[in-house]
Amino acid sequence: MSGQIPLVSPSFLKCSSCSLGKLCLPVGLDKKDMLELEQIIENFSPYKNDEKVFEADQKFDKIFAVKSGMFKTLVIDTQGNEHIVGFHLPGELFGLDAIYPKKYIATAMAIGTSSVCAIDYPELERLSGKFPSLQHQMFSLMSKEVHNSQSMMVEYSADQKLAGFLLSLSSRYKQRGYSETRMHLIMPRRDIANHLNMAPETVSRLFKRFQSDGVVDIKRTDLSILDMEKLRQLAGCASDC
Amino acid sequence: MSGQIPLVSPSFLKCSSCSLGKLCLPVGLDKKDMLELEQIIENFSPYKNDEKVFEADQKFDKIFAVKSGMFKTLVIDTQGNEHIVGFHLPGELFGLDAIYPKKYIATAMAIGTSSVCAIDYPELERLSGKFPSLQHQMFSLMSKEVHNSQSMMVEYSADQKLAGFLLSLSSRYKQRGYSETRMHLIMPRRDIANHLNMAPETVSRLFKRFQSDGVVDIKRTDLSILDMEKLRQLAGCASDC
DNA sequence: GATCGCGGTTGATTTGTATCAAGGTGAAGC
DNA sequence: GCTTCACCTTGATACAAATCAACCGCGATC
Repeated sequence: MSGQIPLVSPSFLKCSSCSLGKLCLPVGLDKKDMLELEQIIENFSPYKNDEKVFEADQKFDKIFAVKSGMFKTLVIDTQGNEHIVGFHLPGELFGLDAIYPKKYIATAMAIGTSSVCAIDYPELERLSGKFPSLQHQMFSLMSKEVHNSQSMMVEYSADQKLAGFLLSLSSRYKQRGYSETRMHLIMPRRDIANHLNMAPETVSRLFKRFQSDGVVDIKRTDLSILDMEKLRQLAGCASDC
Repeated sequence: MSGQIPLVSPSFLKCSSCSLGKLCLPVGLDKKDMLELEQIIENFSPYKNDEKVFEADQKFDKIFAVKSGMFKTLVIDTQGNEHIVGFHLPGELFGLDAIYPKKYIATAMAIGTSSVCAIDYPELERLSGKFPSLQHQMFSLMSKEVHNSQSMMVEYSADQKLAGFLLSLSSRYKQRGYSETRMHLIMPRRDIANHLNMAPETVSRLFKRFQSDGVVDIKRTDLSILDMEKLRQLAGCASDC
């Protein structure tokens, strides 16, 4: 398990009782509308580490909301290299990039034991037309997604990319009510490196340098941000300032 | 002028008579609904080269659809460096990343003489709830946007980035009814380089190499793609395959 | 408790791309 | 037609990060 995220419990299967309601799709829905939203949501049993939620090229029919744990989405290029497109935290949606092409572009996998809500997309469109606040939230979340991936393009040096990545995690955890300074990097270094287009060795060296500069404290998967301001400077503030 | 894009004419001010209807927001709307959409669209006179449509941090109220020419969106980091986030072709929307934060994240500028439709966002949300096909198109376009910016993150060598960029332009022009093999690179090399996080010198050298490898033919701003397959190989097919 | 194996770290070397510096080229203006 | 200037190209050098290689540490397995 991720260490930060509580295990999914049976009482946790409905939006109305889900602690992620403030971040996830149901923002602004009243009880009655939320019940209707719950009708189109399917709850799967938790995925094990590296288990696939969907694969690239598969027909698109559902979008997914992370309920607990963490998921990664990745694409495979013609040379067979994997590229991790994103890490997804509780309350975040993935599969949104599949709406336009009507098929999944990436493959989604669990990191550690993790669970999702599966939301039928045609039904979601229908309900969005019916509930303005649901539609608003969908536009907001997609806008955020656009913004996130664009801000990733802006950093170019390895320092900036890694610092930006840590800041992004930090602010996303903060939003979810977790500490913004202490977190668990449950994904392997290799995955962080891959996501940021760098070698695992570079990640390792940078972490060491950040540590000796007093910016962070890292022991295996445990990260503490000691100097948020310095980290922002390192990132060039492209990600979150 | 861009050379490829016809000048905006008075008869061109309405969605119903706009040649971009098949790509832009009104996809699937009937005549009557389109008239209602037109009510919330404002037509500005064309922008001159480098003229700003909006600036970062400005309050968000409108999204923009390119009518003719080309626009770029850019962010400025703490060190004062500009980063070009994207180039926008006719029928494409920009400003979508501002929905969530309720303020513009980037600054948008015209490249050459170019024109836009300005669409009042609160009204657009209202109409989207009313017209399912408009909502569907909004979701589609935003999905595409997410996909585009994510696929940019995937390429890492300079070859891949530049090849991917050319392929992206090619497929976008093709969709718009222009040639997919011959195009006008109206933006300066400096801007291409900036967008792809590389030095202008590198762009120049790569173009030269692509040319001597028989992949493209470039004379100043005129680009012909001679070997689409080789270009796709160079890109690693991350962008468009 | 010893062994295995994976993930992570550290060091040496190579490579791709940025940077620096100089020269070329074409469009706009006089 | 000549000048000018911005943009682009070309070459030499420097540097950041990848790669290659070895080693370490720790959990899993027997």
